[in-house]
Amino acid sequence: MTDPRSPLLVVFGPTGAGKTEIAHQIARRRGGEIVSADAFAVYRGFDVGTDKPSTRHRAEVPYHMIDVAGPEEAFSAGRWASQARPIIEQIAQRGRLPIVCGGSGFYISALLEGLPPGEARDNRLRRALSDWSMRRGADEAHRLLAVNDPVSAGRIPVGNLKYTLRALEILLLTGAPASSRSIQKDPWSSRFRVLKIGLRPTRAQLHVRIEDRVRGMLEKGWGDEVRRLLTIGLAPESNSFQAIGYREVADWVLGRISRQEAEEQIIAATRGLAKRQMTWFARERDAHWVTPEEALAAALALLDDTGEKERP
RNA sequence: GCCCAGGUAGCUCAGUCGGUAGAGCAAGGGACUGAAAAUCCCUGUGUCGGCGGUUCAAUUCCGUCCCUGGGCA
Repeated sequence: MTDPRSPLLVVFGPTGAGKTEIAHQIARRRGGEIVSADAFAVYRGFDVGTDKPSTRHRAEVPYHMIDVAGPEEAFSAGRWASQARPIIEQIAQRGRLPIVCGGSGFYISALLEGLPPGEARDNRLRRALSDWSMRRGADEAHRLLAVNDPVSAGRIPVGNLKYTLRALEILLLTGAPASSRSIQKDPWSSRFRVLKIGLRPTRAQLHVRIEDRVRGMLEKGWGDEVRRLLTIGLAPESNSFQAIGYREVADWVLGRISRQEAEEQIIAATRGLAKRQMTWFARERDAHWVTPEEALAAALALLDDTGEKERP
């Protein structure tokens, strides 16, 4: 039996695992196009610090979902998924291989599994809730949630104001508690033969790669990039500016800390990110988990085998 | 050489009026349903610089030595 559905390759793993290079090699060998699943590569002007693919890479293989938003915009997982889906469909229609590659697990699950409908972020409401909680405090916000949606309140720690406010936002937006929501069956991704490759480097390997990566970024002009962003008046509270390292580089550029301190802080923050990413991806039970070294061969074998090997 | 201030968790430090110690950061583990590279939760045994002394008991007091920083020569 062969699976008539076209393949959709998904490559994920922690920062510094080498996802980009592997996806790029696969794309070159199998006529693929890459859809970046990266929450910060979407922002224009955030290049060095987000480790966007080089111009050489982009000339060799089409890349999507990069530079699709202004640096001052507030992006979201939902917006990313709804933009990425038609792109992936079109790649497949062209007879090419769509390769989703990135470290933003939440974005990938929004793409593959979907999100509850009708609950897009509401900036006005969000602002109002935020102002209200500023005056009344996080405890009071959590208490309000506990009264109206005790299940969600039980799941969200009092200290997590961001989650508390989102649950309240959903409540006000839909009239139903966040805890009663569910994701639709028959997700968008079921039209594809989804092949997941999970990269799992060793901790030691990861630490070395992260250090090299951060040092490399600083050498490639990260400081100038941040200076430029500050010059155009980008507010440091912008969503885009929450990307790891940008605040530290800004502190360095503005003379508040030394370059050495910035480097150390960024490395530590990046390690923390990698750890959280691995925790998130650990749920991917149906993924093919491989080391960075075996990833390319494993992915190619998977693409060749799946769905066609099972003849009598 | 002398004087002063320090030597406590990987780092920066707090503390014990003598009953073997705790914060932040780091590190490790976890959660995650439209801000996600975000946000949050959990985890702290370390010759309390070395050696002696006093004491039932010293990291805490005393002596001495070593190391670090500052000052005076």
